[in-house]
Amino acid sequence: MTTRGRPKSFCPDRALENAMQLFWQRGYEAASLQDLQAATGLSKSSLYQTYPSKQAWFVAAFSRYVAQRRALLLEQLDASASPLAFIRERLLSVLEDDGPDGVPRGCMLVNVANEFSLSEPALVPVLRQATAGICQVFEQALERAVACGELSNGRDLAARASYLQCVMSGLRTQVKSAVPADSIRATVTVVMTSLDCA
Amino acid sequence: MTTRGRPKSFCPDRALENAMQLFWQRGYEAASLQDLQAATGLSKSSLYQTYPSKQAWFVAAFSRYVAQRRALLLEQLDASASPLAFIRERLLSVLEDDGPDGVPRGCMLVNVANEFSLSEPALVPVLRQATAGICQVFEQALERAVACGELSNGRDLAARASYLQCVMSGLRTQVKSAVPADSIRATVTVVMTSLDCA
DNA sequence: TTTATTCTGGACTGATCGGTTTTTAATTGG
DNA sequence: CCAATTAAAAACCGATCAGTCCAGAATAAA
Repeated sequence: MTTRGRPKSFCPDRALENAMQLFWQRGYEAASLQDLQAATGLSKSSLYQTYPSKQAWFVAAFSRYVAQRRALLLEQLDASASPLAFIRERLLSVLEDDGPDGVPRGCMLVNVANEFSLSEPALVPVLRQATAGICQVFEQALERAVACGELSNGRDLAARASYLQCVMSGLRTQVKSAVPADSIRATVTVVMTSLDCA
Repeated sequence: MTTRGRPKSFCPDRALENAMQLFWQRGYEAASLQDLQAATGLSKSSLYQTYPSKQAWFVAAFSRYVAQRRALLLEQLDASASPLAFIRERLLSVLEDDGPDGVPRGCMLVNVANEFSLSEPALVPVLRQATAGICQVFEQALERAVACGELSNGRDLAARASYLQCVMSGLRTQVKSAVPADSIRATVTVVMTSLDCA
C-alpha cells in the first residue's frame, strides 16, 4: 500500500531543522508564522499540515535541539583527550556564540527556560529531563577525570555536574548582559580551579 | 510659576512600581498595554502622557528595578553579621521566588538579558552596568569576608565576585528548568566550598 | 467668571497575530 | 481516462497589538 496523491515537495526533516534554528535564535513569541514560513520555505498550508500549530512546531523543534545537543556534547567528550580540557572548552565556548545577526543565540535550553519559566506545563518535564541530560554528560566527564587522575576528589560528582551546568547557564546569561570576555575567561578560571579542591 | 490645569489623579511613582512588577513577572513582549493599564490603574491616555511608549515605560521600570535591587542587596549585606552567610543566603534565596501565579519571577536582570540578548542597543549599557553593580556588591562582601577572617585567600576578589554573579544567574535558570530544590542546595554547597580554596 | 492648561475616558487606526477555508494542482491506483 | 487522494497557493477570519485622536472634565491663575 504505497502513498497516493501528490507527493511533498519539501524535506520535512530539513524544514524542522530550519524551524529549530529560527526558534533557537528568536525564541517562541518573537518568531512569527511569517518567519516560520520564510525559514522553512513552506507555505502556511504545508506548515499546518505538517504540525497542527505553532506550538507543536516549537515542541518538535525544541526536542530536536535537545537530542542534537546532547549527542554533540557526548561526541565532543569522546573526541577530547582530557576530560577537564573538555569542560574548560565547553565553558569557554560561550564566547563564540554569534548568531547570523551578531546577537548571541545562547543555549536553547536556557532560552526556553527563561522565556517560559515553568508557565507552560507541557514543557516542564522536557526542560527538567533535558537539563538532567546535560548534567549527565558533565558527570561522565568528571568520572573520567577522576579515572585518569586529573581530579583527586571523587566524591559528590553529581553535585559538581549540576554545578557545572549551573555555571554554563550563568555564563550564557553574562554574555547576553555584555559582560566583557576577559571577565568571562576569569570566571572560567575560577571554576576550573574550584573543581580540584571542592 | 506653579502648575496650572487639572491635577493628576494618580501617583506616578506607585504607577511605575506596579509597572515594574508587571514587567518583572511577564517580561516585555508578554505584557500588553491592557496588562499595563490593569497593573497601573491608568487609562491609555495617562499611560502615554506619562511615558511616550511602552518601551519607555519598560526602560523606566527596569531602571527602577536595578536601583532598587542593588540598594536592597547592600542593605542585606550590611544587616548580615557574616559576609559569607550573606552570600549563601542570597544564593539560596532563588528557592523562594514564587510570583503571584506560582511561577518564579527570577531576577529581572537575568530575564531582560535573556529576552533581549543584546538585540536592543539602548539596553546594552544598562545591562552591563547593572550586572557590574551586582558584582560590586559581591566583591564588597568578599572583601569583608577577608577582613574578618572568614576567607583566607584574598586574591582575585573581582573575578570571584563575577563568578558569584554568574552562579546566581545559573541558579535562577535552573529553578526555571524545574531542577529539584535538593540539587540547587547541593550546588550552593559546592559554590560555598569553592570560595575558600579557589 | 473667564481663560488657559492639564488630565481622562473612549472611540478609532492600521498592522499583525495565529489559524481556517477554499480552490487549484499534482500524482497514483484502477 | 477516471476517480481517489494528497499537496499547495491564496483568500479570508476574528482577535489583539501598540499607538492616536478627540471631546469633555477638572483645576488654577487672572
